Formats: sequence, C-alpha cells, structure tokens
Amino acid sequence: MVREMNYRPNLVARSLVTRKTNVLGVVVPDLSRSFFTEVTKGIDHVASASGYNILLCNTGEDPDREDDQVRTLVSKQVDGLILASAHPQGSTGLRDEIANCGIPFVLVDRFFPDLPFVGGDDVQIGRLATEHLIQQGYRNIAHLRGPNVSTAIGRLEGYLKALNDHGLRPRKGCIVEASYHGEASGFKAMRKLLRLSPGADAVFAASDPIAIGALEAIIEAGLRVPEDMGLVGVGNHRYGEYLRVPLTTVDQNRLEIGKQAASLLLELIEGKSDRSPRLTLLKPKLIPRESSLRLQNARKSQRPQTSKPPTRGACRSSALGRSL
Amino acid sequence: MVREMNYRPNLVARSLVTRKTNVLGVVVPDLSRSFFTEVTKGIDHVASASGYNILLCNTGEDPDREDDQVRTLVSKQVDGLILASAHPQGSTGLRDEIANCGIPFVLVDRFFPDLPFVGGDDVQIGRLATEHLIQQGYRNIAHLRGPNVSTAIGRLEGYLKALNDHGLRPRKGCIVEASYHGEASGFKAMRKLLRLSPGADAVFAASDPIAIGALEAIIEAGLRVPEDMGLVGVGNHRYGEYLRVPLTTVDQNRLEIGKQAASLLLELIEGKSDRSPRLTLLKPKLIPRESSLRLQNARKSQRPQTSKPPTRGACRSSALGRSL
DNA sequence: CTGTTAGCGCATTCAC
DNA sequence: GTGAATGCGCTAACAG
Repeated sequence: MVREMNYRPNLVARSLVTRKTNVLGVVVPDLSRSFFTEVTKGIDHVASASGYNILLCNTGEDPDREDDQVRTLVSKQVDGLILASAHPQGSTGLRDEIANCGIPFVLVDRFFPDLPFVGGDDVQIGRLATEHLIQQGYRNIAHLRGPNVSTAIGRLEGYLKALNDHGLRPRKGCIVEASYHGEASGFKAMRKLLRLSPGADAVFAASDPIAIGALEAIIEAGLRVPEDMGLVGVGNHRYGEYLRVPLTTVDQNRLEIGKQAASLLLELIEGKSDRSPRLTLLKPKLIPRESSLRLQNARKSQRPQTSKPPTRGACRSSALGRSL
Repeated sequence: MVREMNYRPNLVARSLVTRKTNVLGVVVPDLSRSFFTEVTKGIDHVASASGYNILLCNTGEDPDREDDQVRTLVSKQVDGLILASAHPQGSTGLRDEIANCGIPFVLVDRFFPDLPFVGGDDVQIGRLATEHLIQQGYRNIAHLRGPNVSTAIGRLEGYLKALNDHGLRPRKGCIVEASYHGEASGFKAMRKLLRLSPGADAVFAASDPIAIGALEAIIEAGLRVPEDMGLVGVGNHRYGEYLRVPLTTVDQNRLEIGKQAASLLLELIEGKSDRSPRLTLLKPKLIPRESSLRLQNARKSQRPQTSKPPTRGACRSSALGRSL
C-alpha cells in the first residue's frame, strides 16, 4: 500500500533528526587506477549490504584538494570516511584534517602511524617479489620504486631486506623512481635504469602499470623476458596475464582491502570499537607467470583458472632477434 | 575567522531548506569495467568543478537492484541522476522508475528512446570497425556480439550494414554472443565461433575485453593475428596496446561521455533546459593497431605517442608453429 | 543593513 | 495503543 501510494520519504529530513545519513565518504587519489576502483567496489559491496551509500571523491593525488573533499564530506554529515591519502608520508596535514573532527574513519592503502588502517603488507610484498627473483637465479636485481607514499617505502624496504638476507647488495643506480600511475612513467624509468645500471638481470617494479611500461622498454632494448631480464610487478592487474609477456605479480587482494575497510568502518560507526586490531595488513600472494620464470620447474603454475593449454612459450617481438 | 573557529556548517540542514543537496547520483552496472570508471571520472570532473559530489551505486547488471538504488537516491534528494541502465532494451521498468519521479536525469551508454542520452554512436562504431576490416582485405568477417543492451544491438546493426554496403553477407553461425564483462566470455565465444564458422578470417568483437579473450582463443587455435585472423575491439582499452598482439579498437571517448552527461545534467538541474539536443552521440574513432593491419601501407599508424621504434612484428606464442 | 522568526520533513516525545 | 507537539540546524522572509 505504501508502495502504491508511492510515498517517498525525505531522507535528508530524516537524517537531520537522526543524525545519521547512511552515507560513507570514500576519497581516492585516482579513479582510473584499477587498484582504487577495485577497492571502491569492495567498499560498496559491504556498505550497500548494510544499507549505506557511497559518496565518492577523486583527489588527483592533490593533498589540498583532498582536504577540501574531506571538509565537504564532513559537512555533508557522512557517517564515516575511507581514505587513501595523497598527503606525503610524515606530513601532519592528514591528522589535522581528519583525526580531530570526531567522525569515524579508516585509512586504506597508504599507511599513517596510529590511525586505523587496512592495506597490504608492503614490506612483505617487496620481500616476496625480490625473493622470488632470487630464487629464480637472478642476482643483480634492480627496483623501480614508486613515489613517496607508504606503499612505495615499504616495498623498497622489503626489497632491500630480501637482498640483504641473501647476501646481495643493490648496485649503484639500480633504484629508480617512477610514478605509480602511468605505464609511460615505468617506460621512462626502465630506460633510465638500463643506462644507469646496465648489468641488471631482473627488475622488481613497485606496481603493475610500472612493470608494463618497463616491459616495453626492455623489449625495445632488445632483451628477452624472462631470459635476459626477469620482471615482477605488484597488484595482480587484471590484464597482467594477457600482456606481451604474462606478468609475474604480487597480489595484495584489493577487493578484500575494500571489504575489510568498510567492515571496520561500520564497526567503528556502530560503536563496537572493541575490535582490537585497528591495523589490518593483508597477506600478499605471489602470482608467478612467465615474466620471471626462467627455471623450468616453475612452468607449471601458469594460468590455472582457464582451460587453455599450459604450454606457452615467451611472447616476443620479432624486432628482438638482432641484438642477441 | 570562520576557519579558525572551525565552524562546520551542517549541509543536510541546509539542504532541507534549500531543497538542494549538491549531490549527483551515478548508477553503473559494474565499477570494475574501465569503461564505467572512466565515465564516472569524467562525471566527477565536471561535477566537482561545479561544487557537486557524486553518490555512486553499483548495480551488478541487476535491474531490480538498479530500481532500488534509484529509489534510494531519489529519497536522498540527489539533485540529478546519471544512469547506465541494466534494464533490457524495450523494457518499461526504467521509464516507470525514473521518468515520472520529477528529478532531472541523463542516461549514458545504454540508450532508451525519448530519454536524455549521452553515449557513443554504436551503429557508427560497428560500421567503422567492420569497414576497416573490409578495407584490410578481410572478407569473411564474424562478430562477437554483446548482450541485449542498446550498445550491442547498435554495433551489430552497424556491422550488418557495413557488410551489406560492400556486398558481403554474414555466414551462418558467424555471430556469437558474449557477455561484455569478461575476457573469459570472449574466449569461450571465440572458441565456439571457430567451430561454427571455421572459414572466418576476421572478427569484430563488441568490446575490448571480449576481443582480449578472443585473441587468446585465436592464438590457442594456432592462428596468427593479423595474418590468419584480423581482430577489432571497441573501447580503446588502456592496455590494448600492451597485449600479445596490440589491439585495433574503436574509441568511443569515454571520459567525454561522462563530462557531457554531467554538463547536460547540470543544465537540466539549473533549468536551462533550452539546450535542444538532448540526444548526444559522440563520434567514434578508429585506433588501428597490429591486430587488424595485414596490409603494409597501414603499418605506420602504430603507437604514435611513445618513442618506441615502429618496427614490431606480431607477437606470437611459440606453441603456434605446429599447426600451420 | 542587522536581528529575529518561521518552517523545511521528519523522528521523537509527550499527552491522551 | 493513537495523536499532537517539539526540535534537528539551517535559510529565507520579515521586521526593526
């Protein structure tokens, strides 16, 4: 009957009195990066199951814009906030803007000390990737690191630790910075790396887009992957297995990051803040594919999910033959 | 001074009296498809420039869920709605839910008669892709179509028209349906196609993900792309140029779809509804890459944006040689 | 031009 | 149990 009368309750009036909007603010640096869309999807999944909607903001990696967005969201009385902050590591701006305004929030992906956080274990990610390369027999492993946010810092740390644990040392010039976003950035960084540290036989790239750009540069230089140059990325990018050389990667479980962040936030909102660990680090998982498998015994683990035949060799440009 | 006192105006109270929330509802079928994230980004770009925020909903291609979301958004008093509907073509559910509730809205991507719309010109897309293949000398062109939404219907129509214009006719079994979403679906559909219509020498896939899956199936079958089988997708997918064979595609300008949809919606909201064409079809553009270029004279148009050497042959699995 | 008041549409309270 | 009054925090209209 209510349906037939098509009465539409005014939820903003209701919100004014109940002090509850059933809206979660989500602030990300860049919507086109599949990492963040996947996280957002995970958030939406558990949020909408609990009757919440998502107010989405794109900061474009601009901390000032981020602060504006957060202020607006707070003014709009969102019940909670999930944020992948563009503030540089160590800056105090984030804490000023969020932590003192009294609204529940959870950080994702980019870690800041003492604030509720859900993300990947970046040190472990760096270690996993690097140890895999070492295990495959690579010895001169370079690193294409990301910008100055916690993820890049942690992955770098894991990379250095893994090298150290195996008695290896990074060579001069073998760590080059790229921006997370673009393949173009990975391409440029790899070119630079090939100049600076010509002896490298493998690369750990801090993200899959960086790795994809690097792959192009490696091929351009006339090197074979994985024979002459091993390559590992991070993110389990959806198209990683369809690339010119299927890309080994470290999966940080993006969907789960979103889901757990939303779950934690909902608990904070509903006052069940007794959940002790406000720091959730998801366990990363190595996805070995062709780009790093130079040992025979590892060939078996390719493309388990489809019914394609497992026998596939490297996929190489015909322009390659000349320089070998 | 206001800032120092850090007074936070309660925007829901303001909204209650002004009857304006400065929020736009955006409803999409699937956030992980890059098409929709790019459109959403475009929407956010112009919306936030005008002081609007975005309330985002994911329907998962479920019409019932979509109706729920729309009802909620309306109840939340969004100022306007942008919607890529999951309702099947010809259904009346959409019109019932939206058109009569008095709130301004714009449809994107999926077309419905007589409703404000911004999207690609799908007939033109289908024609462009197919004519390109014809021009490249392919004669037995198959089609992997999408599900029953306007985009797939239009692209199919363009495909048929282009064939007809050139005195060609589709063979029996050469049109196979796939779901838009998954590469897996494209893979299966292509396998089926190779069985049903073994003589095909080219495929027009209704989306890039379908094309990506199809590419894998073609390679698996021991065929070379583009020599034995031409391939064209739709969407100018971000990773199309990094695939095993760089993929020819039709760009429908996704970012622009979002921007124009948001602009139109803002005009409708602000009452300047005198903008006569409420139907905006963006002009598609062919992006030729290796997967369809079997004629020499077309080789020049590969990868113009980077400084990579233009000489690159097809990228083939080593498992291929056997069946030729 | 500044200060006061009514009321936006609901949920919650109280009286009945 | 049902029904009328109060107020959420703000803007708009009004009075001084």
